[in-house]
Amino acid sequence: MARLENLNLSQQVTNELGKAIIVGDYNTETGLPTEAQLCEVYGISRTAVREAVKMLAAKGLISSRPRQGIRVESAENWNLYDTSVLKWLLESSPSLYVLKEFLQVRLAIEPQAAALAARKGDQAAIAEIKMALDKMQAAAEEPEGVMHEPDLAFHTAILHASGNRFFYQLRDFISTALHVSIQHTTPAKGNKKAIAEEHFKVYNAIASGDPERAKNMMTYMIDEAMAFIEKEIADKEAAQ
Amino acid sequence: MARLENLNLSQQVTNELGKAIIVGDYNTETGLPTEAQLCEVYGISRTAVREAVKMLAAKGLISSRPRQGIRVESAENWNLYDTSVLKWLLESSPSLYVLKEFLQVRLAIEPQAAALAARKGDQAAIAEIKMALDKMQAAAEEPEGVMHEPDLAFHTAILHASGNRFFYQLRDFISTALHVSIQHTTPAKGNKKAIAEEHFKVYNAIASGDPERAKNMMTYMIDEAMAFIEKEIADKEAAQ
DNA sequence: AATAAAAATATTATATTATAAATAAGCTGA
DNA sequence: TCAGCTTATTTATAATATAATATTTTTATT
Repeated sequence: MARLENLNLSQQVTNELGKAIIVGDYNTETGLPTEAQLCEVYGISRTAVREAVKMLAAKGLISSRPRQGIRVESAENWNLYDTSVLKWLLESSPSLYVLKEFLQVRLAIEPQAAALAARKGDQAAIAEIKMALDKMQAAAEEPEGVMHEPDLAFHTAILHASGNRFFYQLRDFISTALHVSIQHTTPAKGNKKAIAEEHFKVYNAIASGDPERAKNMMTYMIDEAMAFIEKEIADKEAAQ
Repeated sequence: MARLENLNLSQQVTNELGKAIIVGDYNTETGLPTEAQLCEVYGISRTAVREAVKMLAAKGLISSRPRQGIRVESAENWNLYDTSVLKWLLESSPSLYVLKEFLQVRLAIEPQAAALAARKGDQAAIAEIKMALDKMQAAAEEPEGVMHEPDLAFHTAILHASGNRFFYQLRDFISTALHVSIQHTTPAKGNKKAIAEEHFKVYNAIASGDPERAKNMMTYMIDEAMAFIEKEIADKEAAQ
């Protein structure tokens, strides 16, 4: 077992089992070993095993009943918006297709969030967006500047400015999507300024209280990433 | 403690504590009683308490560390897309405003899902939509027909037909939103046919592979519900 | 022989108790 | 005043026992 620091036993086991389930080592047919067997495998007490089982159950991955053992739930019931589950999924599966699904969600959420932010006009929240934007622009000026982090902050700030808790709740989800996205879309050096410029346009629309334009600009931005991914998928499929 | 049937001890305690946290009985400042105290309060063993604590931690409501006790996490970190958390939230807070936030999410997700469903054109999935629609139309004909259930099935089927796991994952979330929504928008008897007709138009756009129209029709439908809610909110605020 | 009732069995659920680890808070000595 | 030590508190882990549940096997009855 990979001994991750800062995680207690049950969290480590939760990680191990969670990944194993998502990879498919355990599935709906096979189920999981009994608690007693898991104790032996990991060399730990039943207490720790049970706590891991409870955590995984709370994430929708498994369910357990007396005499029946531990059942793996159908993948349809997995709580994909749980960041752990999401992380396991990304680590296990070829990410191009997952990434496309991600972008579809972003395409749904973020333009609406931008529009709401523009309509709401919360100055403090908009200032947050501006701060992230400034950092992006600063990074774009320097040849070795890294835009990744302020980019995440920019999008998160917009979710926050939407004033909708459910949108803001998706920040980790979006961050993960962006993070993975960036691994696939290493932008050409000259592009950095163009990207910062696009982000500025979104900000500008929000700051000037223009919901429609904010929405359209955000849609445009994410659509570009989508086009990129679809091209990659097409290339990959052509290569086979 | 409300003895809910079909729930084991730790699940019952999870429910109790989850609700109490969301209502605000325990908050970030106060934290929770120690495990030992919770044992006394509920008259149960520490095992059951710990399992409940683990479940709530997995839902982002609390975190616990040795010597520190059990801390309530900031509301920003609560996993609102967890159906239990959502249920507790709805039970605790005046739902009109939450409902508006719900509808904003639906307005983001469902039109996109409808567009994807139209573009993908998975016949089996589209047949599912049709089935739900038929049941809605049948219910609309009868004076005492209930459209609630097929209505939920209709929207869920579209999420499924989108072919995007992340959209489909939101089915419980959307169902809850719809369920609460219906309590506020008891439609006039004559409206039932009109509602079924609108759903038919969405279906028709999807079945004929017209993403733009599917998106627009779905947006229109949800926007109507939004207008209704906003009017209710305005009335309520005017009455004060 | 077929079926229903009862018993045995395996597995999770809950409880109890003990020990370890972590950390906040207080204490001590320079 | 402060670094380092001590102590107390609380969760973390472990070990063990009993209860509840549901499957499987056996037995008894017709």
